[in-house]
Amino acid sequence: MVAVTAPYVAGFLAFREVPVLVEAVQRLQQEEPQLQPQVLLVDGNGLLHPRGFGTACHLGVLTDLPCIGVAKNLLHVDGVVRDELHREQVRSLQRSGETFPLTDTSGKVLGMVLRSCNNSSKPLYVSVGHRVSLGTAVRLVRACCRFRIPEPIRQADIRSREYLRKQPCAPLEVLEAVPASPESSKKEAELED
DNA sequence: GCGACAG
DNA sequence: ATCTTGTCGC
Repeated sequence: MVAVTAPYVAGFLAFREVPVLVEAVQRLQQEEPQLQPQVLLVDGNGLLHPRGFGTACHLGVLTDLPCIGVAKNLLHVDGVVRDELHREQVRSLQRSGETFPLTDTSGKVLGMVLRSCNNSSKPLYVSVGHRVSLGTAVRLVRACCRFRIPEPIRQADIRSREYLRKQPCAPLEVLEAVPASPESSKKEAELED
């Protein structure tokens, strides 16, 4: 059982999810030494990030494992916007494996937009996390795609959701430990008046 | 000033 | 992310 308390805030995903991910990697290393990953596909971004250091970078540094950022949606980064030009470039990706780069205002490549399979026109946003080149990252992600979402991430999604389905409720003491949001505090105050 | 912005 | 009703295609 793990508990996540930090809220989701775009640009700060790592502060919410990395602690649990590090824990999972360490448990794998302790309990399954015969199954050591050579690279991690991270559900989120690496260098494609407002401060150039997304979840895949955090996890890579803390585990010293090669990490690849794989986002299903484009995070807002200065110089990288999903305007009409972006949508047009996405439409130009006709076949699985086709890509185009995402560049910041200075011309530096932050990541690649990848059409991961022929069936889906919605691309993936691949970026370097740690100890891997962008070219290798794109090739690996592409090679993992039976469907749009790379199989390791897809399986993690499916299996974690199945787990949550069987463990629907968090322990009461955990819920009580979570501070009330300003919004809910306001509602509670109104009720008590 | 407001909205947009990984999961 | 989550919820939800229906639809299209292999």
